[in-house]
Amino acid sequence: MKFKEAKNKFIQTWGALGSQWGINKTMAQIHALLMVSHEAVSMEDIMEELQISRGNASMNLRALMDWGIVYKEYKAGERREFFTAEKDLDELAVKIARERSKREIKPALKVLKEVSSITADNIPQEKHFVDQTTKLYDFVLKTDNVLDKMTEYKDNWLAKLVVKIMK
Amino acid sequence: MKFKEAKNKFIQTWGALGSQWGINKTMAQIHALLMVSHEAVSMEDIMEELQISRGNASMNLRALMDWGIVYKEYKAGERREFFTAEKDLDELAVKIARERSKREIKPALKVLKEVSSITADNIPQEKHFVDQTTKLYDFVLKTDNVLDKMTEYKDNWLAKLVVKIMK
DNA sequence: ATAAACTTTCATTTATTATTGAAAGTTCGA
DNA sequence: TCGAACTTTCAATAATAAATGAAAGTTTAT
Repeated sequence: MKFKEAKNKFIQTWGALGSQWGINKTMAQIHALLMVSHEAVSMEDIMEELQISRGNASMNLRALMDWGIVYKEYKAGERREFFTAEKDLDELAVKIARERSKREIKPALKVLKEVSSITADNIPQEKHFVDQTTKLYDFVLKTDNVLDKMTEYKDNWLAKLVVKIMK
Repeated sequence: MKFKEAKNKFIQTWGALGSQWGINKTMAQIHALLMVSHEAVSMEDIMEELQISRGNASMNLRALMDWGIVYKEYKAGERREFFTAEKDLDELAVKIARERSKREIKPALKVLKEVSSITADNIPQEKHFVDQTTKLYDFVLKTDNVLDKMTEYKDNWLAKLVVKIMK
């Protein structure tokens, strides 16, 4: 397999993986492209390489920057903007985890808390509902916190210990 | 908030969360409904409660059973089939993690291995590509393994220790 | 062996989500 | 302050994914 082919395959695969996890294909592809690019890439080149429109490129680059995993870069004497991806994978994982937690888990937790707080009449159905949603709330909260801690402590002894135990 | 309202809100929220994570809305909703149902539910009742067609119900129940998180149940003297969800949340998490790893992570790893194995000519671009995809392969592999271990050991002392340290 | 009761399948339709592209907006240099 | 170079926005369109429903399939009781 030659470089160009490999690069393309990587971009396609990353894009597909993204859509299976609820991240739009183009967004994941742009990220993939930037990840393996040796230097910052212009919007023009991204459009060209991925065969996408200007608007699409612009919107998804914006989204990636909102996620904090792609940065703008300015080159001296160049009017255009260039883009690079976060290449430190630990950092990338942390940022993705934080964003998804903020956007999706936290709101879901809020609802879970609400619905688990109804006063159940003395009916098995209602008791079971409250019981189950309470357990789910606790579970999701706990999981979310573990992720928080893992990302927070990623560089210190505790994480290292855990990784050591786990591997 | 009254029981019926809370139940509905929970089902809608769980469904929305599902679609944000690449699981189709109805599938997540059926699962939600079964999770909080005191006893096994017939297909007819699922259709009624979620306002979906027979075909939709059938296909998504099948998918949930393929994932191993919903079971068929037979009631004595009843022709119809009833369905229940896995209600142990640890078990649920394990099964979801296993399935997604098998269906999505493992194939992606295969591609990552492939593309990171090209022989890079002595060009910075190609060297960077190989370097970055190799790192990504290692990272994804390691993460996938940690998940494996976490699910494998979920009930024993090690996991308990980790949970203790983390919380 | 038949038919009623129920489930599954899948071609078609519908709903959702992503993409385009042209117009509006911005920034910078002269 | 103007206009060229570039970026963003968003209504319209296209692509994708999910849902429908009727026909085919299956199971069970008689």
